[in-house]
Amino acid sequence: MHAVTYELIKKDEKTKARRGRIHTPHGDIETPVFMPVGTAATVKAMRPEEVKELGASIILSNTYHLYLRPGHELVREAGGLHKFMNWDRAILTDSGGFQVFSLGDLRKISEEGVAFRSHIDGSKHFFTPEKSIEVQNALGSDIIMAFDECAPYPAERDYIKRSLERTTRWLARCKEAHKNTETQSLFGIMQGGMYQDLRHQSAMEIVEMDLPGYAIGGLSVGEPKDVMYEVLDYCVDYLPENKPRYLMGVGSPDCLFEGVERGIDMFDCVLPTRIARNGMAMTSGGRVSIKNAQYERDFSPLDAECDCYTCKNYSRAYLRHLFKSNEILSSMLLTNHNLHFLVNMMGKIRESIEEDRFSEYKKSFYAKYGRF
RNA sequence: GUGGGUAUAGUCAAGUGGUUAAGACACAGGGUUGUGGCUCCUGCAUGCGUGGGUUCGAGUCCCAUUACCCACC
Repeated sequence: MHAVTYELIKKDEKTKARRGRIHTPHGDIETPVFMPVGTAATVKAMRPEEVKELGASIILSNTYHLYLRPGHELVREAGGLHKFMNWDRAILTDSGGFQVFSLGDLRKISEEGVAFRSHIDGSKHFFTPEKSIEVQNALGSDIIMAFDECAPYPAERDYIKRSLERTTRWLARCKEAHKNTETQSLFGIMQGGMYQDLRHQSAMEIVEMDLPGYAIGGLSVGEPKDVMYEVLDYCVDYLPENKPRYLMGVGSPDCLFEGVERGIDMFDCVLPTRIARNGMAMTSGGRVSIKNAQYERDFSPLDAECDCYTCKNYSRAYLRHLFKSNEILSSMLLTNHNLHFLVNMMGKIRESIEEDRFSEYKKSFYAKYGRF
């Protein structure tokens, strides 16, 4: 028995959308779900209690960052990541695979692993699948991710093929290295770029390893949205129905709807938290750049339809003032709102699937939200 | 009143007779998708207190004038 298991509750009649539940040692996760990102053992600008209050049942944290600082041994000493950061719900840790991609010229990939330089102090490090799992075992997150290579876009078919096959070999090593199977579950990651046959190949190879969950990686790396949707269409079909499906790094409202429609259960993204710190809000009427001069004397709430703490208590004019003044509270209030917006939206999506009106809900959402 | 100094964008300012007047902040707009991000990109002075003059050419030199600052009476 895996530490993390998936329960399929209901399938949408018209689309591939589905309503499910993931059981973890730190509580159940109703799916489809959006996971806020807390890279350095903190969802930036938020207290854990707030993240809980707005309804998040799982957050994502990062192996690469915690390994570099404060160090996974220190987190282990602290009693694990949950205790260290005072978060008693589920945690998923990314493997550091994405940093292999985003660190760009600071790294070198080989069969054994990845040599890279710390973005903090420039020191040299070497990550292998075994190392990534060792770190994630020390952190104690409920879901740990395989160490993969997130290939760039665009990329030659030949490169993608060799990369995906290496990612598969790395996955086998991850599975072998993973010891805490009673408390932590390892998810595999599909690669294959924008090539259908390679996606199929990748899926066949990783599904065979019978892991408790599967992620689709290598998307949202700069390709046009319609390309991503097209790839997503067939990717989901290659994954087993009785396991959660996780689309990595996707989090704009439209992408969430499109992902759910194609059968995705889990999403994570820095978008809501990052843009919040840069003065951008997601609202039911579309994106609102709170720094725009038009809100200088706008004393109405950010989103009249929102019942989050920020919208219940503060005006656009005040939020603009906070942002222009570089006040810490600006990041706090906008992050709170954006996370609430997405978590709440996912709740409505789940409800709509239960009531067989997902397509209708999507349509009405798009009508109001407009351009993304 | 006398002597000296300073006036360049909303602010602080570079500029030593030669293309198109640095830069910073502010302001305005845009970006951000498994976080190297309180960040990045773009725009923003046909003009140098005002009026004359010298010169092929003046923010730069000369004269006058106004405002402000400092010292002395």
